[in-house]
This record gives sequence, structure tokens and C-alpha cells, in this order.
Amino acid sequence: MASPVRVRFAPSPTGYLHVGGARTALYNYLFAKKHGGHFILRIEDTDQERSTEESLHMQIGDLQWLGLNWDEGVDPQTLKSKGDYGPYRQSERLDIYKKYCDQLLDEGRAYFDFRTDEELEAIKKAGDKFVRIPRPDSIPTAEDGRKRIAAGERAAVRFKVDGGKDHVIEDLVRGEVRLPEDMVGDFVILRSSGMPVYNFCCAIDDALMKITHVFRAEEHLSNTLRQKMIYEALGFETPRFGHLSLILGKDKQKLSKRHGATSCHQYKELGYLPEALNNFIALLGWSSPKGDEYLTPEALLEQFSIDRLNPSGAVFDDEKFKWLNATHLRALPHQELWKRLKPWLDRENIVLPEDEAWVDRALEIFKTKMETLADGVELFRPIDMKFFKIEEDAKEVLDWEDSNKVFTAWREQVQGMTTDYMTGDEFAEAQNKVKDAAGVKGKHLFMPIRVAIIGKAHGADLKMLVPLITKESLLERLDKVEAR
RNA sequence: GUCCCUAUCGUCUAGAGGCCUAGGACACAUCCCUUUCACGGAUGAGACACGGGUUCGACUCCCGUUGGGGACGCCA
Repeated sequence: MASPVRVRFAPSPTGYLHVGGARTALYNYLFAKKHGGHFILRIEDTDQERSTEESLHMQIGDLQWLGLNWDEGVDPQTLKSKGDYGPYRQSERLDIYKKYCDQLLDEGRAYFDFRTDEELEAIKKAGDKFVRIPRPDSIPTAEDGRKRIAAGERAAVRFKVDGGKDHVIEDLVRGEVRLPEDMVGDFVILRSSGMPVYNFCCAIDDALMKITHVFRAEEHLSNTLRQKMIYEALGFETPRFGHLSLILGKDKQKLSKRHGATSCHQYKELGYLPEALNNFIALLGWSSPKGDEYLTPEALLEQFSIDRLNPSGAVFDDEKFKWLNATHLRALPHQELWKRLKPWLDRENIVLPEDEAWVDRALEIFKTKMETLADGVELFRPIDMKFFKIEEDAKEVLDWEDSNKVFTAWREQVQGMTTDYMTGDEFAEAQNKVKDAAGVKGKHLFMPIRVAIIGKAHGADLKMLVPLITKESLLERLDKVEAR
């Protein structure tokens, strides 16, 4: 009987969640859900210099925004550990690491290294690839080491790598991977400050938390060797590993800050939808068995399987992401789309009618022009009278000799309105009357009208646009255009 | 430099030895729809890095070359 699936996402709280991290979290989440397993959030905050409580909040917020909810780990509200294998913050597990470190020390699998930074630097400069103890007999016994520490000396603890042996892992995405022990030196497991190091904590936690599968980025392949040695030295069973391809920037280098937006938070601020981000990053290294590109969260969960994970790196293409976001946006029910757009409009103090029918009509015409929620702001802005202004591209239209005739005839039609809003059909009729009265047709007819409505020469279909604006507002706009 | 990973259109990818005249998506071009701009529809251009094997037969398997990436921290 196979043990229940337990996977984890283990970010270090240093800034917002990176899209690469988000994809790792997504795959782990999907894998857990797919197998009725547990998805665990563990916080790797052993780097006290860089880890902050603020970052932890940011990371948790991003994960929640993406809807990647975890079954065990740090509680999103209280930040306290929740689950049977806690605590889930490495900074709260120090005594556990200490215990295992002592065990390795006592068994001679690890040793104290009293060399100073300067000495190590010199060894490196001298060209020694790895920082090994040059003379094995100079390694202090665990007992001596502890005495010297007690006497006030400082030492890091290093794991002793025998070397020579090849480790083979059956990687879930790459197949058989051979890792020679000689590719790593005696690595530090406990800093001289007493704080344990990532590779050590990670191995112990994965073992103690009964993690069965580890999906993480390819950059961890060499760490896998270190962790495997720790597992073996401590008698733990190793989980299965799956190393994901890296997400690259346009220049094919690992995606980083200099490539522009790289964090989930930035994309959220740019007006992207979480379901679109999940969809897009899922496709960077995985493909739908049905060949689908647009995948709802439900479809993603239904179709996901690790056998379609791709081992080669993938470039993050903003263009395609934008298209996918637009697709998700347009698929949203109007009520839902409005709910998401509202905060953007509120932030800009754009005030619009709120009744469902109006919103429905407005979204119907504007959503085809919206790729992100942010686009909605500029689309809706001119509908709020206080933001009405004549755009640059409209100036030329105003100079056409027929435009004034059109304005006059248009004013007459608007003044004749007996209701607050014109319907599309009423507008078509009114437009015909303007055509006859002004003796103008084609773009010389409708462009001036559009300018008199939104201040722009191009935009949504007038038949759709006019019914969004009240008679009073239409007249006011006309006043401004004529008074320009 | 050493080790590890990787290699199909510009980009994301499908392809598990004959189904491939290599399929789809984004982007691009043209056309249609449209009295604007979009949406939508149609069509088109566009790739198996190279060299050796293995095989009756390689995009698919093996080896090498080259390219790309990653790791070589008391970061994670």
C-alpha cells in the first residue's frame, strides 16, 4: 500500500512570489489534489539576514490570490503552524536540526570546521575547487570540537563527503540522472552562528514531514545530491524528485528582475487574472493532453499529470500571456468581470452607473478591447463626464469643415430625446437624421459624433456606445467639443 | 574551468521507429466581417542544430560535436 501523497512548497520569505515559484507551487498543488494528497506550505527562513515577516505575508498573499490553498503549514491569518507535522517554519525547528547535527557529528559523518573566512578565501583563491579539510587528521573529534566551542571558538559544521561514488536518482521529469559525489565538496550544514543551512533543514524536514514527492526547479539538481547524502546518513527514506525546467527571460537566461515583471504581485498590479497566470505558467513546461491552450482552473486540475512535464527550459512570452489573459477575461460572466474591474475604477475615482443592465451593456462592448483589467480603466474613464477630454487623435477631426454641421445636427437630435438614454436603434435613426441635415456621410459623419461622445476618433461602435451615456451628459460633451 | 541538465517554427509546444508532405497556440502577413478601432472567421509564411551509428525505416534510440541553461556560498 503506497503511502499517501504529501508534497510541499517551501519558499523563503524574501520578497514577492516569483512566477517560477508560483509554477512550482501550482504543479505541487495540482499533483496533491490529483492524488487526494496533502499540499504543505513550509517556510524556509533560516537566512535571517534576508527573511522578513513582511515578505512572508506577501508570499502567502500571492499564493492565496492564485488560489493555491494548502492543507498543512503556516496558517494564512495567524501565521501559526497548522497540521500534524509542525512546526512549519524552519526558524521554529532549530532544536530538531541541532539534534540531527549532533548525531552526524557523533557518528563522524560531519565535523567542526574552525577555519576562518579568510582562510577559506585563501584556499579558494589557491584554486581548490572545494573547501575540503586538506589533512583528514586535522579534523577535530566531535568531543574536542564541542570543547573548543564551549571555550568561545566559532566553527561551522560540515558534512563529510567521501567522494568517488555515483548517486543515481530516478527523476520524475528527467528520468535517470547520475550525480557523482565529487561534484560537491564538504558542505556546511550548520553555520558558525549556530543556524543550520538550507540543504540540511530541507532534507530533515522533507523526511520528518513524510514528503513523498518533491517537485522543484532544476537549479536544485546539485542540491539533490547533498540532500540524498543526508537522507542516507540519517537513515531516512528519500522521496521521489522531479526537477522542473527553468523559466527563462527573452534572452534565454533564468528569469530575473532585469527582465521586467517577474513576480505574481507585479502581474496582479498590471491587471492580470490569477486563473490566467496559473493557466499560462502551467503551459511553461507542461502541456494539455488534449492540446488545450485555454484552461480553466477546473480543466487544469482535470487534465494535469506529471508525465507531460517537459525537461527543457521555457521562455516566458508576455505576448502570449496577454492573449491568454484576454481570453480568460472575456470568458468571465459580466457580473464577475465587473466585480474584478470595480476596484480599478474606484482607485481612479471613475464613477459610473451601477445598475446591472447598464453594466451588462458596457462590458459587452468594452471587454473585446480589454486584455487586462488595467485596460478597462482607460476604456471606462471617458464615460465618466468629469474625465471627458479631447484626445490628440481627435483634433484633426474637429478641423474638418463638415464637423460643425454634424455637431449642430447632433445637438438637435440629443435635445429631442425624451428618455435619459438612447437605445441603439434610436441612435441609428438619429444618426440618419444627422446625415440628412448636415449632408455628410461616412467617416466625416461618425467620427465627429464619436469625438463629441468620448473625445476620441476611434473606439467602440457608436450604436453600442451612445446608449451608455445620458442625454444630459451627451449635451455637456457637445458643449465642450464646440467650445474647444 | 569542472560537473549536471537540455536541444522541433521568433516564442510555448504536439510528436513515445513507419500515422510526418512534422500538428496546434501566441506573434506576424493577407483576406472576410465591420461606415472607425477591436472581437470573430479564413488563408498564408515559418522548425526537426550538426555529424556519425543502430534499423528495412529515424524528429523519435545510442554516441560525439556545437549551441543554450544551471550548479559549483557559513543564499535558498
